[in-house]
Amino acid sequence: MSPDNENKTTRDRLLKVAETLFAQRGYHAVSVREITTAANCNLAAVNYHFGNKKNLYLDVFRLRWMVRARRVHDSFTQHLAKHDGASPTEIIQALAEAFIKGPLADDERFYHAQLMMREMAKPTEAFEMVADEILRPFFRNLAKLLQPYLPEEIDEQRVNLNMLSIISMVIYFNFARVPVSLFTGCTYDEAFKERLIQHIVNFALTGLNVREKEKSL
Amino acid sequence: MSPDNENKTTRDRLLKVAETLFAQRGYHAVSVREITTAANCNLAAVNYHFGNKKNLYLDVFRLRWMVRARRVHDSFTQHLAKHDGASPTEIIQALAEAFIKGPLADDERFYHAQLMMREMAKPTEAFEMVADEILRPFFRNLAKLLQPYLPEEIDEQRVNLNMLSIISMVIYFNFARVPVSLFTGCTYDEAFKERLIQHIVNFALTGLNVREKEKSL
DNA sequence: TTGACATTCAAACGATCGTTTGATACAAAC
DNA sequence: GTTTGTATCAAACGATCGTTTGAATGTCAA
Repeated sequence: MSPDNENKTTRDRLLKVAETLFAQRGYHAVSVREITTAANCNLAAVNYHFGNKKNLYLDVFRLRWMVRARRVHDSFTQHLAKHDGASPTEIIQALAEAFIKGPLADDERFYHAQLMMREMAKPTEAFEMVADEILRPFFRNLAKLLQPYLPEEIDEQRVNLNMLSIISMVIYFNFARVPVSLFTGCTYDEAFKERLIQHIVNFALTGLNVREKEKSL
Repeated sequence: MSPDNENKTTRDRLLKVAETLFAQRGYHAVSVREITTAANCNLAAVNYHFGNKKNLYLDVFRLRWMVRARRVHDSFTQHLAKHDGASPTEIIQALAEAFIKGPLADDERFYHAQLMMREMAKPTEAFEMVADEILRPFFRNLAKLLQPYLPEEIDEQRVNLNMLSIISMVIYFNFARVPVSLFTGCTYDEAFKERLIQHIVNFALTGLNVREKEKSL
């Protein structure tokens, strides 16, 4: 148990410990006994505080994941608010920074992305919740921000695909650290994250074709 | 059990059934009993043919995943061989087609991507194997093909990031079908896959900045 | 026909799973 | 001091897990 856990309630310790374990290894690979041992409490505590294991998993999303996602989203919008009338460059940059550097501690961000990936691969009840409360609003917000800068003839379908491509990058670079480190030879230190942000901005900006260049393909 | 399984050996049926179940729900969420029931054989068959459950999982990668990955890679290179002296457009197009349409049946491709994502999120012994035999060679091959067309001043680091961005898209659009369908409103039919390919080619091509346009950012 | 080998089978193994129980400790309210 | 409610605890529950066993098959060469 980490030192900063000692002064929190059993319930909070369970949520925190459960989140990291679920993120690292998935729902079924983690046992209630392992969670309660790591949280330094009795085995029955999970059922007492959350009813059952599944409900603990859902509460991890309700009480930790979604709260954190809102912090990321807020960081994104506040970053934009500072430079009013944001350009596409600034929008993508704000987005990449919110997700790659952002308001989260490094471990936090990793676990956050891992949990989301697991839900995307095999959605549970948690995904519906997250989709309604976080993903869809964020998606709409981002599309609305970028729409004015996209070529006029572009249809809604292609806007969506562009959003998804950006999102695929920020998510992938967060959650797939092992293959990314393997192929780049880099660890996720501050310098590398800065390079990641610059890359995403560059790649996404030109990919979106927001500048009026001749488009031959 | 699907009809085409009836004339195969118990061993082959186990590999096939285990792959889809592991892909759908992950290693720990699937029991040996469930696998053997679905494969229409006795419970002890897994331990008889593969030693234990973990070895069955590894053999799924050895005997099914890697074989299939080589088929995709071959499809990619053969597609390129037809148009010799491939342009960047043709390279990315061949890559996107190999991964999005490619030589695989639709279910196959989905399970293939799911298995890979699970390994990327939480690597096991299977990942080392796949990284050595498939991922690294493919990564090097792709980088070598595209290198001549990239801006000369680009360093190796940025080449790697560009490769990873392309890969992140093809993987993401394959494995994250639920959120993609949710946000686009599209199912993965032939028309949508064709649109996906075109999008990836467009996005990646301009993102790579392969054409000599003024680069302002 | 016999023996050797490969495969399948029902049954059981010990271990671990999520969950429940009833006792206990400790506080605040009356 | 008693009551009430919250929280934690050790212990046990039945169920399911991965694995093992030994007998029952089928196959084919000797």
